[in-house]
Amino acid sequence: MADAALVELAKRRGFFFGSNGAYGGTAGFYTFGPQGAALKRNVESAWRDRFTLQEGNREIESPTVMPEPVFEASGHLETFDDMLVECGECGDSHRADHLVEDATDVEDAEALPAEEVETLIRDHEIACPACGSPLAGRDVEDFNLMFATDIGPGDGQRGYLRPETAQGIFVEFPRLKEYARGNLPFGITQIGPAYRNEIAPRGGLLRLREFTQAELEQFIDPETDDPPLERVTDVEVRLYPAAEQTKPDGDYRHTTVGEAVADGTIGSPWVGYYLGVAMEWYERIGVDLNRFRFRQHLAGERAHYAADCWDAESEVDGDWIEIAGFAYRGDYDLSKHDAYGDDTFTVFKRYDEPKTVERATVDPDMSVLGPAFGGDAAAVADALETLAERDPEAFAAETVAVEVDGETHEVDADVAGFAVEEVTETGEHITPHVVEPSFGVGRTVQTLLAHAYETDEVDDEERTYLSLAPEVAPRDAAVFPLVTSDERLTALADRVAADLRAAGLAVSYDDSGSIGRRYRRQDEVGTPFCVTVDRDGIETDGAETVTVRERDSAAQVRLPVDELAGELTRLLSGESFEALTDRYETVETDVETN
RNA sequence: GCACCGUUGGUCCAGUGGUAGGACAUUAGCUUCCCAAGCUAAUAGCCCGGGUUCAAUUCCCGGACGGUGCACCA
Repeated sequence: MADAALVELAKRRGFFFGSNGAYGGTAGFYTFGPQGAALKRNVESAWRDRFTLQEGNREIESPTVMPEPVFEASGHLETFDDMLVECGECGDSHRADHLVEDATDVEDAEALPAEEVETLIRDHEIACPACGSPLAGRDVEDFNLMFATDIGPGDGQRGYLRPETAQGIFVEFPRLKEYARGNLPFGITQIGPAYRNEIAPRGGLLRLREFTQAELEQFIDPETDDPPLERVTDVEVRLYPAAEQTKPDGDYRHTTVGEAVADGTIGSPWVGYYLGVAMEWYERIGVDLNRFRFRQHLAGERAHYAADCWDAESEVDGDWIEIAGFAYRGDYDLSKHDAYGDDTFTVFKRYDEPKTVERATVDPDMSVLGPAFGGDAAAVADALETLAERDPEAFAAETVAVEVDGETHEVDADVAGFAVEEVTETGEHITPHVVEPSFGVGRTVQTLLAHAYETDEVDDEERTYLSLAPEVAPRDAAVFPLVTSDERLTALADRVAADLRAAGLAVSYDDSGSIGRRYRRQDEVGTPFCVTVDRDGIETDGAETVTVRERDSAAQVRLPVDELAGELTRLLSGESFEALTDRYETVETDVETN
């Protein structure tokens, strides 16, 4: 999956490596080294800037451990906790609990331990539904993709590590809506780790058991809230709709967000809006747009909560990998937590004008119904109430008839206490819908590295460099004294590095080895600018100067030390190096990059 | 989880039934005024457990980890 040369560089230079090597290693867990952690942090900062700050959203931080009932509500317990048995003959996997339930009178096989299910399979001679081979003796695998843990000592509460950061937002919705003062739409973001006990972690950072998500939960009123689509309407996107994927000669659609929403290719304007925002963001952090697309989920591929879903995918070593998902989750999550949890997961939506409605009500005289119907009295009262809402006219007669358990009961109309009341309603409680852009941070980092990895020749020597966007590069700049034999150079280089650090830049200092070697070290970790202190810079009549070298072109300009921090800051926030060469003296070098 | 292949300094590799060698990198010194230069020296390794053997890094078994394929992937 991951290019061998890149993996080697990542290990050697401190981007990422498999964790716990001293103890044999642990599959599915990676440690980010100094460079990788900085890169990842910068990606997270760029995401926070775009999806939290620029959108006016709010970020929270919730626990990674959550109690079991949360996941009963979210549906994760049911969809994660599958018992699978694999057929030894044809290799098909089947839900062991379903097989047992079908073949026996056991009703809730999922609740049984795997050993008992294995026993049941053997005792009832259950065969593979696909090929008919006996399944006796095959292991029943508990496919619980959530990490379980115990909260508290002894028989404390069972808990799970969250499989997505989203649940931490959903369960706190009753309070979060207060912070939004009850007004839709509003968005809550969270960046943090999520856990899935993957069966087979693979491909470096691509499928991990602990990974970092950056998620936005956008809460909207589906009837009235529209996204600010005009901001991204002209953003060009490469779409791979579901319909094209199923065609033998299916192709991409090159279009704009505005058009794709208008013609229905993208079903939800909100999803379309975030595809546009994401597109611009990916370009900003340095994803190669020729190796990027939005792919719509096929119907059978969608998560249990998703009504429509698009993935952002990047091409890494010839494979398309999912780096973000954009799901329209509807009211699935909030209505489930409303049903399972103690709090209310709705917001009160005020009408433009209060409505006065006539409502038919009943107030049955239970002292009459009780003796008359005995144990059925309460059910009769309920039936009367239902009837009043459905067919108020029925109460105009002398008696009304209601049906309870297939039996018809006659009730005197005046006993029912029927009345029509005028009620003023100022609004209603609605369950917001959720639009969820969900980003995999590690996969984004992997994509940036793969897309930034370049080789060329400098002075006929091959070099490897990472053409990372300055905003996300692990280091902002490196500072070198050209040689260490002159104390004036090392002293000034020390001072320059300290000044840049004081100005908030992440700076490496390196005085070891030849200047060329030091440039290459920085090239390999993607440092965009190298500052070199040379003798020409201090043996001047005027202000001290240093040279600044741009990574990809190896071009240099000479500029005054006093201007350095300001100019570098401008370069890091997006100004082109060419702008610098216009204003300052370029340094003639005979270095050529090819 | 299954199958096949692999695991030797930081990295990439060679090699051996008697505990190992190279390249690159790193560190120190010399040299060095702009792109992996040179010289000298140093640091540093046989994935883990069990078995066979006088002796295992080497052979056998198991495990862990990695790669590839299958399966899985809300």
